[in-house]
This record gives sequence, structure tokens and C-alpha cells, in this order.
Amino acid sequence: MAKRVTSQDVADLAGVSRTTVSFVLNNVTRFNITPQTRQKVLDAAESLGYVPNASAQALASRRAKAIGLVMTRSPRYIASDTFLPQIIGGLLDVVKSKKLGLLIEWVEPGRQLATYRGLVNAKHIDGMILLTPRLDDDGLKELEDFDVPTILMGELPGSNLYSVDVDNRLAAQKVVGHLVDLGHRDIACILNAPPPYSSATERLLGYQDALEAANIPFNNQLVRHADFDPASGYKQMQALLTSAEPFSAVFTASDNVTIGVLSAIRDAGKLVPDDLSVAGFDDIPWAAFSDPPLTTIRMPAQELAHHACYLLLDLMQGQTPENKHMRLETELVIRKSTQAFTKLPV
Amino acid sequence: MAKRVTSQDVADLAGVSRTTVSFVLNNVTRFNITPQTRQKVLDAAESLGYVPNASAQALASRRAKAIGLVMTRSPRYIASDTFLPQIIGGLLDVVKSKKLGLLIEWVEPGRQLATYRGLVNAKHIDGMILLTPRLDDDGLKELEDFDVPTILMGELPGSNLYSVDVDNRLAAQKVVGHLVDLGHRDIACILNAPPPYSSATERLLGYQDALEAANIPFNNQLVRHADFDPASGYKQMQALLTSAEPFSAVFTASDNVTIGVLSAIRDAGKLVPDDLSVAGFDDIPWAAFSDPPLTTIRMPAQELAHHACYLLLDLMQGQTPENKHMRLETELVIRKSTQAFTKLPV
DNA sequence: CTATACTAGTAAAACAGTTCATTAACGCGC
DNA sequence: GCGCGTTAATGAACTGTTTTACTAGTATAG
Repeated sequence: MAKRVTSQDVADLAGVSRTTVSFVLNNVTRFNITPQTRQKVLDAAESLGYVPNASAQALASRRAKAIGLVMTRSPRYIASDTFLPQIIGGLLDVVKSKKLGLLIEWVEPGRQLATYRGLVNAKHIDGMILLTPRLDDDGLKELEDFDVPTILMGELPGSNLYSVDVDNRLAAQKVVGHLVDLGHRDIACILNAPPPYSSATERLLGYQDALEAANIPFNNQLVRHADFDPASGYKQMQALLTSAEPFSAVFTASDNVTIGVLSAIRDAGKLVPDDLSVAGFDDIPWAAFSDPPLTTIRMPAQELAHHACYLLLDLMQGQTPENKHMRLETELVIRKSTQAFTKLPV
Repeated sequence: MAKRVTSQDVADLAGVSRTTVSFVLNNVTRFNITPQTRQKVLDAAESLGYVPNASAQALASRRAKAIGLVMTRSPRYIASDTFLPQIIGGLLDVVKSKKLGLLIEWVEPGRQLATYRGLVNAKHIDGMILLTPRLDDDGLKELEDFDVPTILMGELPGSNLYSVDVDNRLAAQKVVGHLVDLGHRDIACILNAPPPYSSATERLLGYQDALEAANIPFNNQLVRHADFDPASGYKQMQALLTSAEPFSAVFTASDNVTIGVLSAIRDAGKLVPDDLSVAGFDDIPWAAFSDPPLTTIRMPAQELAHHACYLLLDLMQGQTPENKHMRLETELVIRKSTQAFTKLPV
């Protein structure tokens, strides 16, 4: 249990002051340090195995050297989020290269405001990335007033916060448009999440856009809301299949939900794509290997994370990029789960 | 941009000293505080919206109030880890209830020792949980000498560190035993990861145990190592199918890898379970909905996270539980992907 | 030969808490 | 009326950095 090595120890060994040690180790160019002195300090630090105390650094510099990834969903849903690893992987890339820490937080519904305030005031983090924001988040407006750099991953209409996302509406329109182009007119829609989540609402709008462009009347009976996981997809698909409404294709606004959807279709004794075309959203790793391989929208999850992180870093350095809402390109990936309309299944 | 509220502000408003504020807010019972004074302080803190500065607290108390989740895999693999969300969800449960922070770290292969030392000395965290340890991790032995509470999630034979895991060997033996019981004798094995990962090695041993118990000679030609993701599973399965070795069943030591395995089998024109029985490991959410639903081993991921976290908290409080290696129960989940042996496929 | 400007470095004051040692006040017994 | 113990609260030291303001020493210009 060796005693902590402090900057004083380094200073003593190098024969300089703590100030100088700090300047050297932080590459402060504003002051003049001779190369010799510099080297002496570096050698001393190296030989002692000096690592600055993060708390002291944070306290003195008023910078925590860490960012937070804040999730608005309960651990139960986090557990089945196939998307999260990609986000975290992407964030780690950046964070690591900038020598920052990554803190994971979760805000309880109903206590958002208090949680955000706590995070901000405790100064545990210098900025935060909010994942899957909810439309009914009461704390988000307040957040705009705090002076904490914040990036929304996901869009929230009307919010003044910076955001990084794909254009969910356009992407949904693209994939539903593909179904329309194949001749389908009765297209069911299973949303990824309940209405309070903005991505669900946006994807529904895109679905409607595609219908409208083809002069297909909107039928609310064909729209269902799933709840992130395969089980909810199974349930909603089963409900659709036993309903009186006929349809020849289904758009599922989340591949993770699609896992359950395909299963329900199989259990009902129908074939994809012969009886029913199925298109997804996200292109999770599973999609390319499903049976049949899934036509879907590629969500550039890691790139989203990269961009969100870099944008956050800019904000943390006091910059104010003029484009507040960054939208990344999505790509329609056509595989084997969709085919041209032939007839309505019985 | 309101100025920060400090404990001094609270003290002033309540008409007491900073010391008293600290005692009240930290529930220090060793000192006597009258209920009236106590209430005055609480009211003052409440009305000012006081939140202690995390850095200052950490510095003064020498406790960071945060734990770290440390991963030994590169972001590229992290991105396809279907397991991670469950772990994080489980950790968040506990961490939140104890008002701790959760920091995510990633150690680069080859720089493990330096990274661990940095983490420890920087005192950013009070303890850490190591995920999927590698047998060739040079920093791990050193870690035993540091006095930082550490929990291994995963087993590392010979390590003196506390660990929480399932009995990978026994679990693999159970599921392979199930295949044996069904009459299969030529059973291929696709491991979840390269040999340096202890879980791969342990599961291979369990596979061998099951063969040995049934007096089936071990055939190294039937063993392959995948690399965490579906694509690697596809590749290894394809290699097996085109090899000269016959087999009637395959044990895949990771469901995520199994996704690719099933796909390769379909592409080869074979049927599961008629031509080939397939058994997995992990029971990820997909497994219940795959085609056919997958026979697999249920990995209690969230419980593992819970236990690891509680054990870590014990360690952080200076306790030294006598059982250093906690093993959680796994359960064989029999679904439709395995059936009794009939004949070897051509 | 000073006044000035630069160099290279330092002393000391933050930063915002925790915690040990101390004290003031108070009743109590003798 | 004095020492004593107890209670409730405080002063001040301490945590390990950053950073501002300052200084001693040297070179340059007038």
C-alpha cells in the first residue's frame, strides 16, 4: 500500500515548484519552460509513476474531464436495447482518444428535472448526451436554461438543444415507399415505441407521408405501438393477424421488434415474403442473418455516437456551431424479406 | 448563469457553520446535532437547491462515489455485444439506489497494466468490475497488489481476485449433455471467442467433459473459435459444413454467434433440427423468437451484474467475504432447435 | 548606465468540501 | 463557587490540483 504520489513529490524530485510541474504536464504554452526543465519534470513524473488525482484536478480546474450518457428508459428496457452497445462503442472511441471519462446515468421518469439539476450542479460531468428523449420529459426545457453543454441523440420537435439524429421521418418514408413501389397498398405499421418517444411519432409521420404520396388512405387500424423488445413485437403482430384488417406488408419501426414480428408470422403459418413482406428499421447485426434476411433502414449508430460526441466536445470548448440539428444519412438496405405484391393473404 | 451554491451559502442561511452542514447532510451520527438545527440546515439546503460538488467531496473524503465497468474488448466488439445492455441495466439498478456513479472504461490490449494503474491512481473510481477478462491480461496479477476493490465478471483460473460468474464449464457440460442424451455422438463445437478469453476455454472444457462422460472420443476437427459476432459464427459454421467431418449436432457457445450459425445452415440448405440439432449459450432475447426457437443455456446476466455490484460495495466498505468466487446457477432451456438423433446428414 | 522588456520560474490563493481537535455553555454534585 | 462531564457546535487543518499575480535575473534599447 504505497503512499500516493502527488505533484509535490514530482516537484521535489525534479527540483522545481508544483506550479512548474502543472505547467509541464498540462502543456501550458503560455508560460515559458526550458526544454531541460521540462524534461526533468517528465522524467521525475515517469520514474515516480505519477498520475494526477482526478478529483483535485476537477475541483481546481472546474472541469470534470468526463461526459455523461443519460438514458431516459428504465433498466428493464435498457437491458433489451440492441442499440446501446453500438452507441457506447462509438462514444468510447472518441472519449478514449480525448482522455475523458464516460459516465452512464439513468433518469427516472417523473424525476427528470431533479436528476438533470443534480447532474449539472454536482459537476460530475462537463457535458451530456441524452439518449432517446421523450416528448413528455419535463426537465428538458429547463435544461436549455442551464449552461451545461447538452446533445440530444434523437430529435425533439421544438427543442432548442443541439441534436444529432437521422431523419426518422424521411427514413420511414423511404422504406415504406419501397413497399409502395413494390405494389403494396395495405401496409401495416408497428412502431418501435409508445407515442411519448419522439422517434415513434416521427416514423409514423414518415409512414403516412409515403402513403399520402401514393394516394393511399391512412387506416389507423393498421397501426400499432410496440415497446422496444421482441416480445412486444410478437404481441402486436399477433393482434394484427387476428384482426379483420387485411394487409400484404408490414413496416416495423425497429429491428429488435421485428425479431418478434417474424416469429409471430411464422407461428401463424404464413411465409415471408410470399404471404407478407416485412421491412424493418435500424439494421441491427441480426438483420443480415435473419430468415429471410431483412430489408431495413441502416441506422449509422456508431457514426451518430461519434458525431454527437465531437459536437459535444465543441460545445464544451465554448464553440457554438450554427447548425443545431445534425441529421445523418440513412440507407435503405434491400434484402429478401420484401417482394412485389401479388395478392392479399386470406 | 447563477453562481454555484456552496455549503458556505447553506451554512450562512441556516446560521450555522460549514461543519454542521456537512454533518447534517452526511448523516454523521457520531456528533450530536439537535433536531432543530438539523431541520434548519435541511430547509436551507432545500431552498437554495444545494447540490454538493462531487469533485470537492471526492477530494476531501478520498472517496469518488463511483465505480467503473472496465471492458477488455475493443469498441468494435463492444458494439456487437448483446450482453452489455443487460449488464449495464443490472449495474444501474444497484448504482442508482446507492447514489453512485457508473463509469465505463475500456482497456486497450497491450496497455492493460498502465490503464489499470491510471484508473487506480487517479481515484476516479472507488472500485471496479472487470468484464470478460482475458487469460493473457498482464495487468491482472498486478491488480491483486493494488488495494482497489475489484470484481471479475467472468472467471480467471488461478486469480486471487473476487469473481462473479456462472460455472461456464458445468453449463456447457449440461447443454452438450442434453445433445448426448438425445443420441448425438458427432457434435461440433463453435466457441464464443478466441482462446485467450477464459469463458471460451471453460466452455470447451465443459464440452469435453460431456463427451468424456459418454465415452465419445474428442475430435479437434469439430472445434472452431468464433469471434463474438454473428458474422464470425456464419464463417465458422460454413467451414464446418464444407469440411469432411460429419456431425449431427452443433453446440455454439454464444447465442449471438448462433445467429450467424443458423443462417449458414439455412444457406447450406439444411434444416434445424431435422438435419442438424443446434444448441446455444446465453439465452439472449432473440433466442426465444428464432426459427426454430433455440435450445440454450440461460445466463442470468442481470443477476450477475447485481451480485457483482453488491459484492463490490461490500469490498469497498472494507468487508472481506470469505467466498471469493461466486457462481450463479444456469438453466438449460429446451426449445425446438434440438431433437433426437436419427441419422448423420450427408 | 539606467529604464525597459523579456524569461523562467515561484508563492500563494483559490477550488469546495471533510474531519479532527477544541470550545463554549450548561447543569450537577460537593 | 469550583471543578467535572456532557452536549452541541465550531475553527482550522487538510485533500491535491490549477492559475493568477508576482519576482528575480538577464538581455536589449535609449
